[in-house]
Amino acid sequence: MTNREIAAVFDHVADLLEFKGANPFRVRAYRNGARKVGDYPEPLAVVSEDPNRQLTDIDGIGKDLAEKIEHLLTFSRLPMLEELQAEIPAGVMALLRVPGLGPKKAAALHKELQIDSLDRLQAACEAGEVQKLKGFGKKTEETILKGIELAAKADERTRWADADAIVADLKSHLAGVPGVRQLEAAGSYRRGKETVGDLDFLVDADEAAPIMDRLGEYPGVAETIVRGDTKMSVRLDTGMQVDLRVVPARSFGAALQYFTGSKEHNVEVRGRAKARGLRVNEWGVFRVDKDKAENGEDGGPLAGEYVAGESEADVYAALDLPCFPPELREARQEFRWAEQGELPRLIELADLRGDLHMHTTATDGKATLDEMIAAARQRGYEYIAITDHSQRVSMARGLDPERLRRQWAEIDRVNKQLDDLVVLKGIECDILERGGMDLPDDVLAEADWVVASVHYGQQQSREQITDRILGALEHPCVNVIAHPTGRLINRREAYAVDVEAMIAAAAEHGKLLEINANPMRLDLDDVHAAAAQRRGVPIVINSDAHSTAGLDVLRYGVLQARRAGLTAADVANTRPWAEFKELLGR
DNA sequence: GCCGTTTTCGGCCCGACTGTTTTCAGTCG
Repeated sequence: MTNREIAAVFDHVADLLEFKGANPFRVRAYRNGARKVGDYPEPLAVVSEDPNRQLTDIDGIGKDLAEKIEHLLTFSRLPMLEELQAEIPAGVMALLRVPGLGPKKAAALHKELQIDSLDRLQAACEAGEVQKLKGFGKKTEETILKGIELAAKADERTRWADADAIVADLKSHLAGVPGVRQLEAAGSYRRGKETVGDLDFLVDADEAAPIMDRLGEYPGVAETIVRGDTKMSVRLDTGMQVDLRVVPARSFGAALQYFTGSKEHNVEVRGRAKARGLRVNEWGVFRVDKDKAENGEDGGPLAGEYVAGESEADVYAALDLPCFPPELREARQEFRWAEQGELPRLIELADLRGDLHMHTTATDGKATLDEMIAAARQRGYEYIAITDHSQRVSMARGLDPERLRRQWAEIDRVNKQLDDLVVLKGIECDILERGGMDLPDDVLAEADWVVASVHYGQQQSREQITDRILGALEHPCVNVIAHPTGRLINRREAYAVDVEAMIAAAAEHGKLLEINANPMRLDLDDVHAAAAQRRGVPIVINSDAHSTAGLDVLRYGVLQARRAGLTAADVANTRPWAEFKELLGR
């Protein structure tokens, strides 16, 4: 089993245990274990087989989880999960997707009314049976009925680029409300996560009502879910939830830190605060009054001496921590890096000097060669590669050797007239279904830059598709594998390719791997890109542009690279042309 | 279930809001 498959098993166990009302810390241990396993940069099978290493060396993996991992690696199943599944029908777990229904209420519905599907839940609500249960009422019944509709589509997360457009629109709608000093979008959006579940807006103001009223007037708002003194949540027509939180200036940094998350990062932050006799919440960092705490006096969220809170940097500094870039706040490596003084200086968009994957009207691009070159110059690039499709991609009118050589002759001609940009003669050459490249070796040998990729036979077995890609990596003319797993976010799963084997082969043969910056792809993802970096495989961040505007997606790829902890040195196309040229080996 | 120059047992982050309550449980983030 892959790390991700093992992580999915642990997550599933956590869901089921939570439903059963198990010790919440035990549930957390499974969730935490799932995350650590899913993020781990090497296959656990490798760790397991290495006599010098222990699975329990991994943070968050103890004796019990280590045994379960061993079992999964050997048998690809976990009896404990099967027992839990036998105990709790899948339809009952589906109830948890209804907003407002948690494990306790779902369990009560199952126990008292034998409800085991969303359909039966709807029928019970409509018959007025639910409101008769203890702890339920008429209002709850109505909320559930409304929530059942949402449950179906509640799973879909919004791609970051789409969320970014909504954020921009909302920000301009909320701009200019009197009394608003600062306004920031926090949450997973700010962490640059590839998909975003909901949006969290944070406002620095003394009065909450004006900004809340303004949010309520946003044309895309379908309903207000909650509205209190400092917090408001609305649902947009699209189903996306938007949370608004209003705090005073002295709390803005603390609230920004808190609402940026991730949850796991914050658990760590607060745990560290506690060890120092401090308490961190969205209102600030406070020194805990020991006497009062021991007497069981709570005192509310503002109790104790205010230590920090105006800026995020102040909050972290109060805990002797650096102000982590939001992209790193996932409780992965960042605290260890901070302790060792090795927090990476993450790559920025301005570090990129070239773009090595783009198309023209010769195949399925919308702009001509000249237009793409002009657009690249306008963006100040030092070098680009023109990489149209090869002949196998017939739908895109892929290039055969003759048409390709004509294009290259044209590039030669154009290059002579350019003194501020180098245009590489490239090709996005298909890796054929049966293995091997889509163009003869003598043609590939004439290229400056060969991008290899899979477009057909994506459903092949793990072994088959891995062999194809490893074959391409062994080919002396291939420089890089483009969109290495083929996933399309929310649309298509990755191929079954063994990513670890691909990374190992790239390392062995001195090849590169792409972060495709198309917001639908972002492929490699953050975890795989970190794994590649760890093996010393250089990454290239490419636009895969099919138009001049398409060149501007690089920023999404940079965000993904930052989440992977990549520095400019890890990304090949940050190098000046003179250095990059060396890497071509031609 | 994990973890330890506060502990090998007893901790494990913290608060807002709602509905059904008459002091709080459940849910959410």
